[in-house]
Amino acid sequence: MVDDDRHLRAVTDPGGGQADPAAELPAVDGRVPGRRGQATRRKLLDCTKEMLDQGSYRDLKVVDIARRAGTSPATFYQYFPDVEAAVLVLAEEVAVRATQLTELVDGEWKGRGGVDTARRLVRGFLDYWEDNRPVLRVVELATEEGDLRFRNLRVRSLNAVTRALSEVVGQFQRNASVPSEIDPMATAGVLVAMLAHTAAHRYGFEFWGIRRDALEASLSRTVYWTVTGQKQ
Amino acid sequence: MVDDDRHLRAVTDPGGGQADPAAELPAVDGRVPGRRGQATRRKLLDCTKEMLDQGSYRDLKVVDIARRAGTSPATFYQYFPDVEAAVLVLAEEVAVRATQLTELVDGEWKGRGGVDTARRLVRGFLDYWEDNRPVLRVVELATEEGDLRFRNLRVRSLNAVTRALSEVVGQFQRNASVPSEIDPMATAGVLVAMLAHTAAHRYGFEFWGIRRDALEASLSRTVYWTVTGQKQ
Amino acid sequence: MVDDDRHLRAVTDPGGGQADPAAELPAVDGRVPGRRGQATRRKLLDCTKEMLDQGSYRDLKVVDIARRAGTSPATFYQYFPDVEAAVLVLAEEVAVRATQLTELVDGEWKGRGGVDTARRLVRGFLDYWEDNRPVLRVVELATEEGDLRFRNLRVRSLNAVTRALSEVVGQFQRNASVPSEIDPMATAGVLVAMLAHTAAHRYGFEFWGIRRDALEASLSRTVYWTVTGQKQ
Amino acid sequence: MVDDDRHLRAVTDPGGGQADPAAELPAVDGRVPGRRGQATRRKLLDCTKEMLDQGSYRDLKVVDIARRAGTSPATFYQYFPDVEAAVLVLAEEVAVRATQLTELVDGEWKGRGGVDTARRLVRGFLDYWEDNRPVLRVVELATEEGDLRFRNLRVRSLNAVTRALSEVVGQFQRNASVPSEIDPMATAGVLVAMLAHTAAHRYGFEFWGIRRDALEASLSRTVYWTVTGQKQ
DNA sequence: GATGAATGAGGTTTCATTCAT
DNA sequence: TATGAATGAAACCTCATTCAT
Repeated sequence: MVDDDRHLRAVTDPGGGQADPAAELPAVDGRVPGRRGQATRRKLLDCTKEMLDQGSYRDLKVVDIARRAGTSPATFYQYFPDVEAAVLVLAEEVAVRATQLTELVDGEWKGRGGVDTARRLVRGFLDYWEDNRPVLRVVELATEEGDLRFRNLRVRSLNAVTRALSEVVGQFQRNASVPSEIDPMATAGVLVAMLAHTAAHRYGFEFWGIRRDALEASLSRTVYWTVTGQKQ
Repeated sequence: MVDDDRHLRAVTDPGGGQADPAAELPAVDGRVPGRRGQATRRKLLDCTKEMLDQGSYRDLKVVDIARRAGTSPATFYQYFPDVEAAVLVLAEEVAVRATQLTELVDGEWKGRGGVDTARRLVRGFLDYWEDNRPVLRVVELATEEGDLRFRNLRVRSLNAVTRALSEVVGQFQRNASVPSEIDPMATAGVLVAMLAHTAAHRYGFEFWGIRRDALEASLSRTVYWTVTGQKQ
Repeated sequence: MVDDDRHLRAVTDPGGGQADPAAELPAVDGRVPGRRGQATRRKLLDCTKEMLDQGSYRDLKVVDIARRAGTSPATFYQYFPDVEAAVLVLAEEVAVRATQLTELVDGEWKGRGGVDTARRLVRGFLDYWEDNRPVLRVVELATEEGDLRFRNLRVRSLNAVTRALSEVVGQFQRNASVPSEIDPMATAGVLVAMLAHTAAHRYGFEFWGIRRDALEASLSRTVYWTVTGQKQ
Repeated sequence: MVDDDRHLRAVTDPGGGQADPAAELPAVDGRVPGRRGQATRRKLLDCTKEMLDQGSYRDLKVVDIARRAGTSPATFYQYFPDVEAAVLVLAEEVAVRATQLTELVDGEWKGRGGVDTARRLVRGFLDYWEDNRPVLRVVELATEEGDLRFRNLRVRSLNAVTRALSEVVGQFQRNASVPSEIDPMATAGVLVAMLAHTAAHRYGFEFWGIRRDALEASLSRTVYWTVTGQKQ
């Protein structure tokens, strides 16, 4: 199996949080902030992310974000109506990156190469989650809590990979490797669920003393076989 | 495949919510409540669960629980130090039931029977989640938020199934059906993750128009093969 | 002219603010407060009225009312959703008393007695306003600001006197003392407006050095003649 | 009765809002603004008036005025120390116009012409109020709230008409038409009160379904008789 | 002259929590 | 056992106001 890290970098690089392509967003009062304003906005977003990394979402207060960013709550409210809004922006950014996971599915799935492709997909997924853990945690959370904005975001962001994977399953189905009574989309969805959950709940595996290598191996094996219907 | 519902009943029966096995617990002031007190306590727990079912955990307030239970906040505090404590009790109850999932693993995995066993496991899992969704949602949530009490509870409750499944994988490994380099526990953990996540995020599949049947089929196939290493 | 004060007492006695007949009103959470709660509620209302007496309505803050009442803002919110609500209750009380102004119209309007009746009405009006000035001021204010609840209250409370007066005008119209082309209700409304405004803006007359006696005389003369169409 | 509109025009013409006679006033920093500055100042005033027309005075914020005027709060503060100051300027303008109401009193009050004069006065009053309602509303309001600057303004602006009217009453008193024990100023004040209140609280009459015609008729009749002491 | 941006200050609200009954 | 009432404490949120550009 070839360990090609370049792919992963491209996919998971958070871009440093500085060069923000979505900078032209309006503030709360409707006006588009200028240079300085954008910087402040970004700073607030970054601090939000940092705090998400440390404490719980439930306990994330405007005051704290503002304090950490070296400003006042009033300033925060100039850019976001509430904490949720700020987090939603972060989630949006993370969701955009998720779309790129799709590229990892666009490899060779037949023969020995398939095993590598599966492994790359698994790694990409785990890395992606690792890199965006704090934000993704909130997305899961809010989704579970029934917040539709987050739920939609989540569905949207995982939709692309799932469909791509489903596509591949479909090919192997036409190929007769995968039984015809199987629903490709259901299968793809199940695999993505597996990857997402495993990525999100690493601590469980740590509890059992399972290392990342073993995890990757198990995930890859299941992904590969489930997609192709073939023993590696 | 035999549709044996008795198994499911045994596993998912919530116990009616009335006959509380953990009834003899002391109240906050240290004394063991009498008959009437126990009823109040139970009522509060039930109402907590109901509210969990409807609103979000974040918005669950002592006042609301008390009001719904027809008592006052002060009464609540006679039995629980805070909302979390009450939820923890509920979670404990749910965790106890989870242990029974293990029984579903104790079937025949070889030959055609294995497919049925896999399917029963999948069903049992989905049903279990369905029946305890509100509480499980909070468990996931709090776990994600880093709450160790919930995390331990969660690990503990899924530990049994995972170990049982790992056991089976080990058998097939000795059997040479599953490659020796695979870590059985990692594999079992991954499968449980898949089941848990799929069960928890049903809305995603609904979004794609996937029915429970198809979902079960896909899950079963992957479980069966990953465990046994054999095409069905 | 007979100076019968008993009538006025009956009409304008604020009842001491303690024996509240409308005591069974629910608090914000829907429950009806008990003895102690009612007392607190009343205390808050009374303090609200006092503060209204001193400062401006615009600057009336929950904190201040609470402080003056010797409680905390939180307590205030247990009884009223906001300052306006409390004031509205006071206004309601004042409005109820206004209905009794009507009795003053039920006198003899013909002949010399009419002059006395007019004078009694004028006095009753001025006294009523004097006794309830702070609250009435807010009613006028809020009404002007377009607040419909206050406006309705105002209309409702002055409706009775106006109609009663209109009735009397109508009698003199049938009598041919008042020209037939005159609209009795319009006339009554105009007179009430005159009384209300004069009562409300006493400072203007003070500025001109006009004493209450002279004011009463002028008002009475206009009321008497406008109603009866006859020189006194 | 002659419907002479020219009189009304003269009285109620708001001056177009552009040709500001009080233009040479200094800004907050003490310097006299130039052409462009004056325009900004005027724009702010006009917007203030517009907002007064729509929302309540209580809710009038610097930010809102500035936004509506297409400028920033900072700019507002270059011309006015606070919202009240701007409103005071507007009130001043309205007060100036009020002085002209006096002209309406300078008509023939004897004989049949008196009825027309009364009617013209009434009309002028109602029109004046209608044209300046938003500002006058605030004047009443602030006056009621005890704001002395507004109160003085109000007294000052109605002082002229009242004195003029009092003058006329005095004439009829010397004439023996009006009883000698009547205080002419009190009488005039009461009439002005009646006119002001009626004009300000039109909604009350609308509630009773009374049309402007009937209103004018009733007011005129009362004014005429109270002033002259004679049946029309 | 104009204004983007920042923020101190202050009132509002909400709850968890306690206590006397 | 149960609970009416009260409240400290902590966020929230909004503005008037300022200042550097």
